[in-house]
Amino acid sequence: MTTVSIKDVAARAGVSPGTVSNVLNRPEKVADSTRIRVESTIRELGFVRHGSASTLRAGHSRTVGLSVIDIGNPFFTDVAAGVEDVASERGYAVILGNSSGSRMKEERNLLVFAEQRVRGVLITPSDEDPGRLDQLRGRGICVVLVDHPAERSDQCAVAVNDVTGGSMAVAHLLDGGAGSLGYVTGPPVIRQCQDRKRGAEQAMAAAGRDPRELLEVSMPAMTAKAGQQAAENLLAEGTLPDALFCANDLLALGMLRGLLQAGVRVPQDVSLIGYDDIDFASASTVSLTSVRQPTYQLGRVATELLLDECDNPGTHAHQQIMFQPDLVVRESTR
Amino acid sequence: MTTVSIKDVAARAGVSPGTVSNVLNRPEKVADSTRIRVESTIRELGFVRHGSASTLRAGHSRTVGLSVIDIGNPFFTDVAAGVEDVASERGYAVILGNSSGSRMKEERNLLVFAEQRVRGVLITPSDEDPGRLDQLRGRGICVVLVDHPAERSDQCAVAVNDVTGGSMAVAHLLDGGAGSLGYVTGPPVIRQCQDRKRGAEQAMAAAGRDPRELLEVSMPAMTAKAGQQAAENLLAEGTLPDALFCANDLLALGMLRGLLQAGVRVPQDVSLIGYDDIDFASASTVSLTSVRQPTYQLGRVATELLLDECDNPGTHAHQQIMFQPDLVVRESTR
DNA sequence: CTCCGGACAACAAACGTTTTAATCGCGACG
DNA sequence: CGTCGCGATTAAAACGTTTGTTGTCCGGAG
Repeated sequence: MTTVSIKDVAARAGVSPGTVSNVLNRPEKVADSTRIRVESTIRELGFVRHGSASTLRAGHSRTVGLSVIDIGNPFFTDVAAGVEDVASERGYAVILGNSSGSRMKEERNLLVFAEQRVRGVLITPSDEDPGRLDQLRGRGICVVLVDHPAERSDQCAVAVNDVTGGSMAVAHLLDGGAGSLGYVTGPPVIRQCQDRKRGAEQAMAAAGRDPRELLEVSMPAMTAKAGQQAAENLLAEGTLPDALFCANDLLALGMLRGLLQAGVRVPQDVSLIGYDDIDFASASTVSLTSVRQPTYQLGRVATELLLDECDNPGTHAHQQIMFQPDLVVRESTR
Repeated sequence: MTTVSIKDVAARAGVSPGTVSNVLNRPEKVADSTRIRVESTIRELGFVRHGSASTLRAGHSRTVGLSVIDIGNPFFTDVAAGVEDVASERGYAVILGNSSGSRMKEERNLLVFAEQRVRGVLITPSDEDPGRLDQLRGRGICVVLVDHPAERSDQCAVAVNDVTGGSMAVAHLLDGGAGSLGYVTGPPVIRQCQDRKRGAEQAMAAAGRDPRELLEVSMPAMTAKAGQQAAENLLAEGTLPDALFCANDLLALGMLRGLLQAGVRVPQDVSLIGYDDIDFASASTVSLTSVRQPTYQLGRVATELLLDECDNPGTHAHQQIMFQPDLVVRESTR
């Protein structure tokens, strides 16, 4: 019940509290003999450092915050895996915040991060509002954008070129002889959705087609459920195009389910392409053509940049890294 | 850069720091007029409470730790969603720890929780060692087991009956006329794997079959990749049974992919059943028969129990809740 | 024998909050 | 008119670390 503090350890080991602290934080400062004695006392008493006290006094913690749009999306769990691996290699813990695409939840998560005085924040912003992030920076919290290009040059960001990706997807559909084209997407405030659309339009223009022919179907969420709903809507309206580009794989998988249930054949009747190449894309009823991103790397690199910025604020050079996506062709497209 | 503290707010609002603290924590104790004045000063100065200082002084934080076995498994993201919803309703933040099935990582996560002085811990233990948990309790940290039955009556636990589930699965396979049966599972230390196996054996016995006929294929992980590997192993050995029960859906989806790639037809050549009924189970190549669990509820209820125990340590009555699973029949079984 | 420097360790002052006990006004009551 | 009671506020003492400063002890150089 009574928690054992650094003082108890000090008393038991016959040293001062400061020395115990040194053993914990700068072991090289203390003589081997005392260090060993203190370390064994720590184990004996089962002491664990009070992180809050430490944070309070030191002025910063050993945690970083990670805010993602949808932790239910395997894309983000892969990113999170990369983040966690690097963070724990360097002795940091990760506090995960899921915004579920809601701006309010995102803000609440950022508030929690600020209260916890995290060392830095990794965020895939759910909309375009740099204000909140500047506010964090004003508090001395480093921020790195994940899966989002930098808005300015005084910040780090790691992204994948979504315009290229969208362009690859639609070029592939056009190669397959698609006549009418549809783009199934999430909320327009999500940058990824916009960029992939822009890429899609560029590919149409490049093929001599009018970009305005692209039928846009916008759903409130980017989940499998929403994708299935989109299928039902298209079928009910009778506006189903020859080929569909979905803004992520979850939408595509839901769309696939919806189409097959209605007896629409993929790819014979409709070509379908997703985005992210999540694990399940290759396991679906009709395996899904998709645009692959270096997801795990995204998390790793972003975290490396963040911790470099935290640990060497003087010498740190901000970087904007842009990866390129890959097209993975499978059964769902002609 | 310079962070604004409760003192700055107090000075600006012309009150004492204690009053600001009261506005924050027990607004009813302070007169309306001053409360409003302080609140507006807080907004004006952009003050955010220093969580560490607060935790240090108050002796406990407003966070709970959640330790899961594999955050890449949709089963656990669903659980986490339930946890997060309840926690944030009650003003708690969730620190997520992913053990990846590694005991070492689990221990490191629990250490982080202890250092952060979380109010409580929700854990799906990756093996059977109550020792570590008692250690946490000894530190005044409440612990609730998630997806794991209680070992003793002085603790809360929320689980789903895995013996019943395993039994349902195998009974269904036997109903379908299965001759030889296989059980594809993860590391034997995982309780869920053991219990589902026990259920499977009971179902065989109940059908007048010798439980020892059940071919056990144990993989080091419960992922799609491991499932595919298991398929390759079975095919290479030429020991493929009539029907396969996989300990979770990820294994089953990987197995499905491996079988189809080798030209084995499901369910004509082999019946396949998974466990968890994750979203993707119904979207796979051959939609997957599975055993459904009330996943999101699991997270919700566990968190409610935990927070009840934290907030009313006196009156709290420990509960062991056991949900029942459901069989969901789809295309992958005869 | 003194003096100097290096290596360790002790001391004490923070860090920003919460909380208990004490204080202050002020109207009501005897 | 003194005092009591009550609500609202303040003052001050923690909470467990970290860290810059001060101190002590030692061996070796002068």
